[in-house]
Amino acid sequence: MTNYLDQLNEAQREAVLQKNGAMIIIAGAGSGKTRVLTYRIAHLMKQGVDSFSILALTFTNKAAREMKDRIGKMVGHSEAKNLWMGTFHSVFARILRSEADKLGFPKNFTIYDTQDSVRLISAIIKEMQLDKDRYKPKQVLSRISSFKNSLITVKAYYNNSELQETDKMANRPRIGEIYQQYVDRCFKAGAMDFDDLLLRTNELLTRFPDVLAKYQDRFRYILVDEYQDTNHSQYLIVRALADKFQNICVVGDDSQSIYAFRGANIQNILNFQRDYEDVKIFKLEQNYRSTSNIVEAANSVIDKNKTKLDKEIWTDNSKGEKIKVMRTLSEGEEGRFVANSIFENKMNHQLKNRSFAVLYRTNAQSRAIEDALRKKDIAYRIYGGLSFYQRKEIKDVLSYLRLIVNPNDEEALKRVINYPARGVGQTTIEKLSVAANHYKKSIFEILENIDKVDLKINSGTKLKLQNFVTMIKSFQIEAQIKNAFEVADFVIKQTKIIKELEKDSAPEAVSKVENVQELLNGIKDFIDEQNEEPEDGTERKTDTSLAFFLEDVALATDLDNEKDKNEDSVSLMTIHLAKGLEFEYVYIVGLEENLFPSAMSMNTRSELEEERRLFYVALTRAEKQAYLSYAHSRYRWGKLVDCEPSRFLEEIDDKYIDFMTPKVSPNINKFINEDIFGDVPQDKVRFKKPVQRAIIKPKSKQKPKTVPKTIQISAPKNLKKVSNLNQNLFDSNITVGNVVQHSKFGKGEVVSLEGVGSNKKAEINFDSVGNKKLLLQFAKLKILG
DNA sequence: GTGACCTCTTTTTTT
DNA sequence: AAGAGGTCAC
Repeated sequence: MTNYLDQLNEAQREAVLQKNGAMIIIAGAGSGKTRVLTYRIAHLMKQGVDSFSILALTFTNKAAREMKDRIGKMVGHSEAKNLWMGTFHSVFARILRSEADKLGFPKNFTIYDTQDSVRLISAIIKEMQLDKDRYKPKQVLSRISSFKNSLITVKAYYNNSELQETDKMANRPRIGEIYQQYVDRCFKAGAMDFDDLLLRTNELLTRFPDVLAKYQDRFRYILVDEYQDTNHSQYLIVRALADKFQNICVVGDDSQSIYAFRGANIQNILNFQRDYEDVKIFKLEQNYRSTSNIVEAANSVIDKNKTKLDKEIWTDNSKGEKIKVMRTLSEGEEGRFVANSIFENKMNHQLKNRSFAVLYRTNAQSRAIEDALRKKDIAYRIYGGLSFYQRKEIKDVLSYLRLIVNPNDEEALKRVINYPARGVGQTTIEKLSVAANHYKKSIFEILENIDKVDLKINSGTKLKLQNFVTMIKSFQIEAQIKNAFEVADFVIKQTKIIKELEKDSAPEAVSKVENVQELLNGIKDFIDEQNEEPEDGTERKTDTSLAFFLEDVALATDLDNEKDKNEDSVSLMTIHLAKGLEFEYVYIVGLEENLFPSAMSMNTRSELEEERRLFYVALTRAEKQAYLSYAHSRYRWGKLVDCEPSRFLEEIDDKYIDFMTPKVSPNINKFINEDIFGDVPQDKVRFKKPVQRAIIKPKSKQKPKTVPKTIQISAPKNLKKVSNLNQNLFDSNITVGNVVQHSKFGKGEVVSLEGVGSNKKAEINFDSVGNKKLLLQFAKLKILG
């Protein structure tokens, strides 16, 4: 590929050729941004820049992997492997591990996920005997998270009377104490949460000038993708690292900034030119992705935003079809519309399932779509939602593994100290926790010295605790000689977790056992991947340790768990997750006030503008055709709620839109006409507010509590995702009698099938291991015949 | 200390 | 609608 520069338009080529200095690439949707980044890095390497000295920070690990792969094809994989490429979180987790001792952390520190953090904060709130209705753990965490992302340490918090005043006004005067406790407990546990990975990196680079110098010297060329979604903490890391050579290239699109809720600061991209000297600006304004109808419609929407950089997105592509808007009576009907339309388009245009995506604002909306697709026998895959690794049975096993790597990991310990039940109850755990706080030790350290401290724990319980410690220590010894898979297998057998799960006669329990099996398979795969990496003679340490696996799990995103490339299914995901992706046909569902834009985001202009950018992102995912739909009523919180069309529908210039006439049965039509709209023609009526009928809402929730803006805490973290159904691949192609290939068990024949959707299981008679029941969504099966 | 049952809350988006 | 947490009896 020597002529790669010829494959670029002028603006793209200039951006690739600009070697040194600070530069910003404003890359409109579909403007070939990834290509520019890829070629730019490859070009740097061709000009002799050492691959070890290039750092590229991406938004997902998947993006990093793909880019690395493409660069590898241009300059050779062995060279491409040396590139530092990944998300902020994974790159700096790696660096923090090697420098951890400087910060007083163990090398094998644990990474707490959101659930761990919430549990810890709940525990602290309880211990402090605070009212948990006033101090809602998720809100408290969200507040602490925003402190961390703005680099406000506990000390800085106490030096900032304004922040304290804010919390006092919000009736939460003791936030500071909780924050302090939380930081202390994480430290004692040898744990960092997601925000710490960035905050502690900043600490490392500020407190240790020699460390900063080392990494400044190493990373001579820095590239940051999706710069519009960086938070202050990330911004400072980049600035510190780039300070010496100032070879910094940031890429982004302010119109696609959609992560303010987790601290992203759009000012980072808006102000980039002020941060560095002599900043070169490149604008990629030609859209190669979408029809001109879609591009112009999207432009007409985003024009309503006030804060944005000056740019003009245009395209040479043909006009294409207008955007189709569909109104339905219920979410069920909306789902059927989507499924039918996909079915028709597949037939009419000879398309694969993978040409379609259904995008929604909230994960809970997937349910109705799934039902409809399943009825039409259209294969789909859900991205996001409750991930595999967050399921209880999986987290329990992982907690044992975490304890092996880091026995001070308090959240892991509390999960499994009495699971499977071994007679250690809440009172005992509380006693231990009190002692741990008192002696400033971890619970595990207290357990190790249980004879030396007087805890008023009776001797029977004491014995049980000692046995637990002995067991964990024996696991640690195993871990020194065995690989991660063998250790996990050993742990599961020793703890009898499978037996415990089998005791439960509930139907879901069966899949739990299989999930644990599948986790084991996953670990096996992980090790295999690690081992096969140095295929071309590159020297690379094969780190198959548990710690490495656990880090991978903690930082994996939902898009990262990529299944078969050739998988042919319709993609279902939130709009957030869809950023950066493209599909020929895109269905954006649930365009209703209070849903999209979200009820939580209509209080301020900036929140509303972010929702609008989200809508812009959604629209610009479509290559050929976009469908928008909304329903008149929808179940929320188990109750039927009336809806009105989203304001965003009005914001698209009419000339880009085609209103579809709903195909509904006569009696439903009658209902629509008489009950809601009278006799007004349908297309004139679309934005008329529905007659106010008795809207059923719990009284206390009539409106989101209007907290004064100053004390607003950013959106609460979402811990409990609704459906644990239908997570991954739903494969409807397999039938009884098929011969299939499994990655672990080899060849086998399908004996029987049961269940539907994500619970669909196949009993397979394998040549190697005999009969096994596998969940289709996890078993990677190839149909051989 | 355990387990069955009941009540309450939850839905914005994610590394 | 469903999961988490609390309460109560054993």
